[in-house]
Amino acid sequence: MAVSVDKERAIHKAAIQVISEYGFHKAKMAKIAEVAGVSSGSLYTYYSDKDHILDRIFEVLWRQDWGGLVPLAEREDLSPLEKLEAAIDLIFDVLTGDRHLIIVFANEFNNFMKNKEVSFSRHYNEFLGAFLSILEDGQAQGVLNPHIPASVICNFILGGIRKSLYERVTSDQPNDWSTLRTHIKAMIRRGVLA
Amino acid sequence: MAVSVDKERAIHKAAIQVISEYGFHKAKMAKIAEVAGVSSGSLYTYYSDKDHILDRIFEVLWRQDWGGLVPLAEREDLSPLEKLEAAIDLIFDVLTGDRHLIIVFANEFNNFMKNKEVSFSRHYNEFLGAFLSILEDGQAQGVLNPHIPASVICNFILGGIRKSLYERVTSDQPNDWSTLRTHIKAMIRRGVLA
Amino acid sequence: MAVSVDKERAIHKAAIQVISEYGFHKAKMAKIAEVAGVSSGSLYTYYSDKDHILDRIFEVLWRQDWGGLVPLAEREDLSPLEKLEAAIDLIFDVLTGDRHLIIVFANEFNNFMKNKEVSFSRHYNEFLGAFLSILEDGQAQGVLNPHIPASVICNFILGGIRKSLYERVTSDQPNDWSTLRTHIKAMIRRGVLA
Amino acid sequence: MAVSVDKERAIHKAAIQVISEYGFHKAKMAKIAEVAGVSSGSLYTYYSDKDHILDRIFEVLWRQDWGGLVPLAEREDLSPLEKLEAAIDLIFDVLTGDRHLIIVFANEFNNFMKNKEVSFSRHYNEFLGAFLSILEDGQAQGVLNPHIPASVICNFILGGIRKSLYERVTSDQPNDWSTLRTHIKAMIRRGVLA
DNA sequence: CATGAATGAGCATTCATTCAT
DNA sequence: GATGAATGAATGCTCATTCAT
Repeated sequence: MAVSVDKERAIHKAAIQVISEYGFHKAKMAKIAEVAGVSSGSLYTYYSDKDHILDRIFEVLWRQDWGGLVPLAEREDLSPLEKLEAAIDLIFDVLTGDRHLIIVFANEFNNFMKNKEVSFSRHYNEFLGAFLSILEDGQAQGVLNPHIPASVICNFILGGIRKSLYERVTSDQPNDWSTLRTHIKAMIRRGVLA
Repeated sequence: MAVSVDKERAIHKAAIQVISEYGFHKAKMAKIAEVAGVSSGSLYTYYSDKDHILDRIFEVLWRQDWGGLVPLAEREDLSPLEKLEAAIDLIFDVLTGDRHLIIVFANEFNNFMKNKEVSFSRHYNEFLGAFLSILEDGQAQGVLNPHIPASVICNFILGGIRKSLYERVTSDQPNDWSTLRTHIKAMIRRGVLA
Repeated sequence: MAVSVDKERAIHKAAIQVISEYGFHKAKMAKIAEVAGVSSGSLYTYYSDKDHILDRIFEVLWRQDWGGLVPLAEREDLSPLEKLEAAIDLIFDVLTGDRHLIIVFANEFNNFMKNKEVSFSRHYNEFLGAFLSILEDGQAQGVLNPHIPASVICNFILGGIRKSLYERVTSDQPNDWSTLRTHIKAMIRRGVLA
Repeated sequence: MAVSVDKERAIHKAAIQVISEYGFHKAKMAKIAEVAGVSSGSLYTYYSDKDHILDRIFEVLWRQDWGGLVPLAEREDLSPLEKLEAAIDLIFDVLTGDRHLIIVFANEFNNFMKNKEVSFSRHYNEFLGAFLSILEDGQAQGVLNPHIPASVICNFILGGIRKSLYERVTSDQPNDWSTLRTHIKAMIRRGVLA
């Protein structure tokens, strides 16, 4: 029997859940295995080590889930503003689909990238490049503020969204993602002034 | 001899540096002690355990460094917009004074708050309360957009600033905090549209 | 289909090779299976466990390969000196036929015998008994030094040959077994004096 | 307090004992610690890992215990035969002083040298070089058989002694090392013929 | 109080063995 | 019988914490 895609997915999903709950370093391999419904030894059939599990989580995120930003940025039938809105939608759609993923992304991503080879650097950089190109196009076409560097805009937007989702998902309030998304888009476009 | 305030400060400072470099869980007590110039046993004269060190870092941050937001929010001689700007300045002033602190705050704070009793909850909540009251005042006075919940605005601003500072400090570009601050204030006020 | 003798032999041969390369404890069952061209599960069709594989290697060695010493020792048409020479030839012929076997025998045999039931004890003891009887006959007939216990002579000869073969096979020099055998026989008979 | 030489010795001694009993791979660190009367963590204060313990055992053996062969070989007041006899005495004196060491040396040395960096290669090679120079001097002076390569003589002698000691120490007979030594010297000089 | 060697609980990882297919 | 994915017991090693000096 070939390796089971189901089992690989079960581990992937279980790891996101367990890591979101305990944090990466306190997440025990045995617990991930238990939640995934496999033996701890089986983790190593699908992943070389603990780091590899988290690496794969982010690789799927950046390559598969958010990889769509690259073709989006290249579309010629959309205006920069439409692309920016679509980019925000893409970020929201992916993260709001899995509350555990929001937590893992918010808490572990920066630390994990540090001092380490990761498999998804290319996809991560392509994502940022696509986002920046959208912003720069908007500035070139006069619809976005040209006085603020695109990278500054990018970081502020991404950081704002990340924390907004994280605080919402870890709070007790109902997750009305649709309304939150509307509010955030409004802030991004027009700021907080009345 | 009484416990040495100098030694306590040396540990505090060393811990911020070491944790910023390795992340909390990979930061070894022995390394913190080495950087602080004390023995590892001495750490336990000033701190009960490893968690306590990080707890203190955040306690100082929220109570001492950012505690100033509470009286600021209560001042009657400033308009809500002036207070908002002053709040942003406060956040910037504290974090840009220590590049290691930016990294520790960005990478460890959320994880550390989770599933744990922390000594600074009151100060943390007071800070948020003060920030929210400024925003709500602004909305009541018609200078801030009243359609977006103040908590949403708050999270977005804090998250945006946090990531902006983190990305800047971990990049190779020179840390021109003043210009970055100007750009961020502009985005917060008027958004990204031209 | 009955169990395949070919497969059993392939595993036997592969095990000798893999164990000679890595040592018994670092030789992985999966590696033995790979070299043998069978699945790791198939190893257990022919052997009950890992120990059993090595047990069989030595069992074949002592029973089948070196079992010939027993009838040799009983022959009445040969003098003790002729039998001793024939015994040395037997040891050489078996080991020099498989360089991997030399290494396995030299490195693993003693350890494997310890604290363990082995299937080849009888053959091992019969071999030693035969060797001793040859030596004792030689002493009784006045052709071998009667002042040294036969067991001491036996151990010295066997140890000397074993190390000589091992060092030769693990060195880079060409394995001129014939010349080595001549030298060793000379040393055994007359010692090292000129 | 500085690291304890006593503790280091206790671990060294305990390791020889435990490894002689179980073999290196089945010797558990916890067991070595227990026998040494220290915690398992303390092993790592004195040794970097399990391999290091065995490496040190052999390093002491070749450098400290058997290092004396090098100056011995260079002495000008002794004949080659006297040096050869002294060399045999040196080997005997060291090994017969610790029955566990005989077993560790006989069972683990070859395997340990394989595919590995060891700290004692220089001392090991110097020992062999000294032994060979003694033999070659003897051949040049006409007291040792010049037709057998010194390396062949060396291996045979060392292998013969090693196995003789091993079999004696693992048997139930009393360890009359003095008599065994006499017998072995006789065999080495004059062979087994009457 | 200061030190740093000693401790030992905790955990990632390995790999011989099993068994469903 | 053959396969190789799954299993889980076993263990080397780490490092926060303690405490004798």
